Amino acid sequence: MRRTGSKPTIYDIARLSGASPSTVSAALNGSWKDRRIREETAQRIRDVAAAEGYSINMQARGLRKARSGLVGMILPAHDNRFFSSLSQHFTTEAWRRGLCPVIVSTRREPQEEVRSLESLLSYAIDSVFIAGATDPEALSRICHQVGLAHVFIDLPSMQSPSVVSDNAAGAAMLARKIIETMPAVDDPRRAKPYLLGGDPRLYASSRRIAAFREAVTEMRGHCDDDQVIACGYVPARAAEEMERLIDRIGGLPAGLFINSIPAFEGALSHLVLLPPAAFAQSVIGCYDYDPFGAFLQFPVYMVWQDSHALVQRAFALLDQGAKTPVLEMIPPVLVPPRTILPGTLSEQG
Amino acid sequence: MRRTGSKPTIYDIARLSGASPSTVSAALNGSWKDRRIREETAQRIRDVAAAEGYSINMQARGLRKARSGLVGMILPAHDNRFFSSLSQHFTTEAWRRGLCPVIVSTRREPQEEVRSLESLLSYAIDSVFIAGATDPEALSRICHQVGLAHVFIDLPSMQSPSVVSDNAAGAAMLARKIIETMPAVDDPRRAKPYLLGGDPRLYASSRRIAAFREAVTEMRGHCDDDQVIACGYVPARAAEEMERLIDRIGGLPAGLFINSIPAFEGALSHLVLLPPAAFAQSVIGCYDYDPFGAFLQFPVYMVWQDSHALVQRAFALLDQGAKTPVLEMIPPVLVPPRTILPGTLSEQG
DNA sequence: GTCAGTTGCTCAATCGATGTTGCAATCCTT
DNA sequence: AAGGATTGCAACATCGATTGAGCAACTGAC
Repeated sequence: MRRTGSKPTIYDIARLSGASPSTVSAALNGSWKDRRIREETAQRIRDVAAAEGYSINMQARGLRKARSGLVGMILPAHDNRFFSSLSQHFTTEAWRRGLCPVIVSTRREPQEEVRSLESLLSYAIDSVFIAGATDPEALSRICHQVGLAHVFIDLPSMQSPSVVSDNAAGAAMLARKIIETMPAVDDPRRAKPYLLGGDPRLYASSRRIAAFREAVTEMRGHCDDDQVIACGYVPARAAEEMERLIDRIGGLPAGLFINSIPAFEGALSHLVLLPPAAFAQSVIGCYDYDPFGAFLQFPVYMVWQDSHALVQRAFALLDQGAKTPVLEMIPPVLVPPRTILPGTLSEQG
Repeated sequence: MRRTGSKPTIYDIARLSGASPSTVSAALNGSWKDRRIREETAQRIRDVAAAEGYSINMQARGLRKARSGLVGMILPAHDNRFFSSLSQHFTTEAWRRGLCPVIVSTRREPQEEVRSLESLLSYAIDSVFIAGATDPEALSRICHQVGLAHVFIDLPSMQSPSVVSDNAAGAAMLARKIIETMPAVDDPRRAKPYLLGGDPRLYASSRRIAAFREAVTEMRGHCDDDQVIACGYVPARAAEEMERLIDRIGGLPAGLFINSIPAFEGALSHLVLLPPAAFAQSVIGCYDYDPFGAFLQFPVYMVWQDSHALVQRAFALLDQGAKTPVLEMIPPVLVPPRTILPGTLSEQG
């Protein structure tokens, strides 16, 4: 008799159905046909299992089969519209394939990324999606060493299959739009567009920054170094730099390209202090979309990254068994101010 | 010799260090002192393990010990500021305790909730946090049956330890503030406050709706049934109902209490169509906080739920080994319009 | 010198599921 | 009717870590 309060095993089912554990296993995991178990026997076993509330022990199966049914995702943060949208799609897609999603966030700490990956390896994950990695090559190396199927999302690795949104194209669109729309301002310090936020050491930021510089140079003749304030992804830092910039140039610049939602949130905490009139002489754009962000007091151009497509393509790459480094680009979308982009709202509450 | 591309086991380390597998196990899992292994032996084994890049197989350990080191969280959605904030804190807190967080989202489908829980049980999770459950009692029953430690967050179960934010207090604050601040409007249809969104069958919504009704009755004498439009959590539904309401009463109501961020996102997709002047005769409040939401074209009162405290208290309840139903309340905070609440921005980008 | 007690380790069973091998019983085939 | 093929199932080793039991070797006591 099995202990109360603990789940029945195939041995319990075997005893109760008068079959052997291996027959029970076959009946329950679908391999009974190959193993020449009679239909009626299999059915009898399934009935007993259902009656007893049997459910498989994935640890035991995983140990035996060296596959866990777990699929990992590593990302910098959950509390971010872009990444939480990725994890939403990832979860849905994983369950659809009968896999159990395990998501860990690493706060953009390279050490935490490695620790998390090693933790996931301890659980024998079958594959891993690495989104927004700070140190992609280190993670890529580990995956190759242990032969783990993996895909990078958003921030690519040179050594591995990767799916990213087309940062250069998106940033170019946004920068051009800002520069075209920018009002003429007398003060030369404020007359030029500025970029705030992002980490130039990271792929995505560096592409966006380069595209910004290019667009500025092309449309305005040249781009000064002080126009790029790549102060990272921490909202508090962005707030400081926003304040410093406003102090330095005597108000809001005519054009402001904000690199990512967290930087925007940070900047916002300073922008809220300004009188509404301050925004009249300024065009703001943000690389990343937020439905509320699109509807602030002042108009904001936003760039939407197709997180659904990113996840889909990443799964597709894994399904194909891609191991060689490929870089897939997903085009982003420029969203005009005060626009609700269909399909970007929370799926549910 | 072990297969290349696969991780070394304690048997490999045993062979290489000239000790037995059981000694290796003891040396590596910390039990070597109890098992009277010499310090030097343990150290030698640890050195070999480090050199070989050994890391434990949690499936094997979990199978033997009947504990997995996994801790589950079930929530309706990732792409929601409140829930993604919960999962962020949950992840941090789980790792801090040496546990691996497994988060699944269920799209508010009772069947998916049960399926997810059973899936997690297959992986032998040690405990589970259930946030925003649609059918708490069904999940509670399963947990009790299999003896799984669990805590409900946000939506409580009558049968289990639960931590919720004080919905009644928060909704009362918000409703009162809206009613106090509401402008006088001639049209009687628009002169009263309305509540939009939420599912009256769910605990949180029902408490908020009750508190809204009470506040309205207390301050305005009575509350009509048409003032409560509990149309659920799907943005699209909220958008429809927003439009219908505006059509029905000839414009925005003087006071609008929006129940939850997804409903607000939905409503927003209709509000964006209105001219700015439409908001002059209206006060809007939302139960849930979003930094961008706080800074829209029009002023919005918001209610912030302390997701960090919710997670902390939930872990504390589990640590205490709480099994009997207790209901802990965490007070929410009323946030005035155009306010950045410290500590609510993304932790990181 | 003998015996009890301690130290330091190894042996072997175990967790639950899988899958290869093997073994009766039945079914054809000629 | 004898031999081989097929059917239907059970036995057993296995995955990797844990842990109770056990066994030498050494220590100290008398």
